[in-house]
Formats: sequence, C-alpha cells, structure tokens
Amino acid sequence: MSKTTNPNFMNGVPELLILRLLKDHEMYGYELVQAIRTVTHEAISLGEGVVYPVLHALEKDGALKSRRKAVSGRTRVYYTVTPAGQKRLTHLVSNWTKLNDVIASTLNGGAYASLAI
Amino acid sequence: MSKTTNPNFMNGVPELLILRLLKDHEMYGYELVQAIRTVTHEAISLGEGVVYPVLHALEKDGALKSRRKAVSGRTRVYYTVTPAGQKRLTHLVSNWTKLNDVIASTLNGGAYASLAI
DNA sequence: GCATTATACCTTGAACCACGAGGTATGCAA
DNA sequence: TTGCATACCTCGTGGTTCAAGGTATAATGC
Repeated sequence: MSKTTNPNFMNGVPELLILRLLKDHEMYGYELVQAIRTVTHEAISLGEGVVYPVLHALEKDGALKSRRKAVSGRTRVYYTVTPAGQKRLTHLVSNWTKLNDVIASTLNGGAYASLAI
Repeated sequence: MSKTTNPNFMNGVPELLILRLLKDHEMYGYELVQAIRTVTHEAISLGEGVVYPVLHALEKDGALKSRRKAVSGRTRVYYTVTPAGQKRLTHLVSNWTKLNDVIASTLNGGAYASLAI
C-alpha cells in the first residue's frame, strides 16, 4: 500500500530558474533561453519548448505579467514577476533548499548514522 | 530550433539515493523504502512503486547484485552494489553536485552579474 | 478464534514534465 | 538572395515518478 506524499518532488526547476531570473530583470522568452545557458555556464540548457510553455502557464496562474514591445520591427513579449509570483518563488526556493539539504546529507552519509540498525 | 543537450537533467534522484544507501549496507526493498523516509526526515518519501522498479533496472544493468534470504518464513531480496554500480554512483553524485552548484549560484543571484546586460 | 496491521514482494495505468522538432515571420550580413 | 540570428509558438514523444492495486505470511489486538 505505497503511501507517498511527494507530488513529483523533483519537478519545477525550470519554473524556479525562470522566476528567479525574472525577479531581477524584465525579460522576454528568447532572452531567457540564452540567459539560462549563460548563467549556468552551459550546465543547464532549457530549450524554447520548455521555456515558452512555462511562461504561459505562469502568466495564466497570475505569477507573471506580460507586455508586448516592438523592437526594430520585431515584437518581444516581456515578462515581470507579480506579487503572487514573488510568493511562489519564495515557496519554490524554500522547497528546493530543503530537498537539497536532505539529499546532500544523505550523500555525505551523516544522516544514515541516525538510523537504528 | 531549440538545441538542448540535457537528457532530462533533473531525473535519477531515486536511483542516486538508493545506490548511496546500498553502498553502506546490504538492504532489501521494503527496508529501503523506509530508510529513505527516515534518513530524509520525511522530506523525501519514495513509494514501493518507485523503489522496486529502480532496483530491478539497476540489477539488470549490473549495478546491483541480489541474493534471496529467508527470514522467519518470509523471503527478502537483499541488494549490494557492484563495482559497476559504484562507478555509476560516483558519476551520478558528480552530476548532481555540479547541477546543484549552478542552481544555487543562480538563486543567490551572483551568477547573473556575469551576464552582459 | 478472528480480524487487522505490519512485513515483503510485485506490476500496471495514468500523469506529468521536459524534450526535440517543427512551424511562422522579420531583419541583417555575406 | 541565400542564409543566419532573432523572436514567437505548438505538438507528439518519451522517460520518470506516482498512486493504487494484487499476493502472501507473520504478528498483534480484541
């Protein structure tokens, strides 16, 4: 009777990164794709197929707000974080940090000592 | 033409935890399910539906070795890490650490300063 | 003596996310 | 004028994780 209560505990990292980057600067999708690559020194490389859907979902949820802006003939859609988005970001960061701590301590083996074997 | 080169960059954490725990002690599936819960202080709770398939896959890949053992009428399947599994663990840990570092530095905002804006 | 819980193994179907590939369109450089 | 970079988007696939179910034995509770 497996009783797990983690709703997909590892997911949502793209969302986390995107919210975090947008918190500092208003950005548009295409820019984000490259910013993530640059910021993570190529370690993480999210394609447009990941970024755009996340952006749309976050806006639909009220975590982001967008405005269209014409730049030299092309249209860019700039996104900014709403107060709701800010709250969501805080929550995601705290979750990630917690998760990370327990994984790190498990890898270091320290936590296992607490087990009664 | 999105060009991403991360084959599902966030996955494989259950595998990582299982290999890490088995490295210290020979364990059986049901025991692992609870060990993970205990070790992570309930932060991560992998069900049997996660653990058993991972165990089978790892054994099939030669990363684990199993032996059946009868304990008070019940049969337990104990798993140990093979040299190949040890190598795999090392690799997974290094990947996880690297990934983690870039995410952490992104969250801290330090990395963004390296962007030419 | 009987029912429930804990132990111990397992599989399966759905859900979800990330991915790659494709599609449209404009501007600029070779 | 051909190609590449910019800039937006969607869709189908695939791989993981999930909950829920199934089987069977031992121990505990009433």
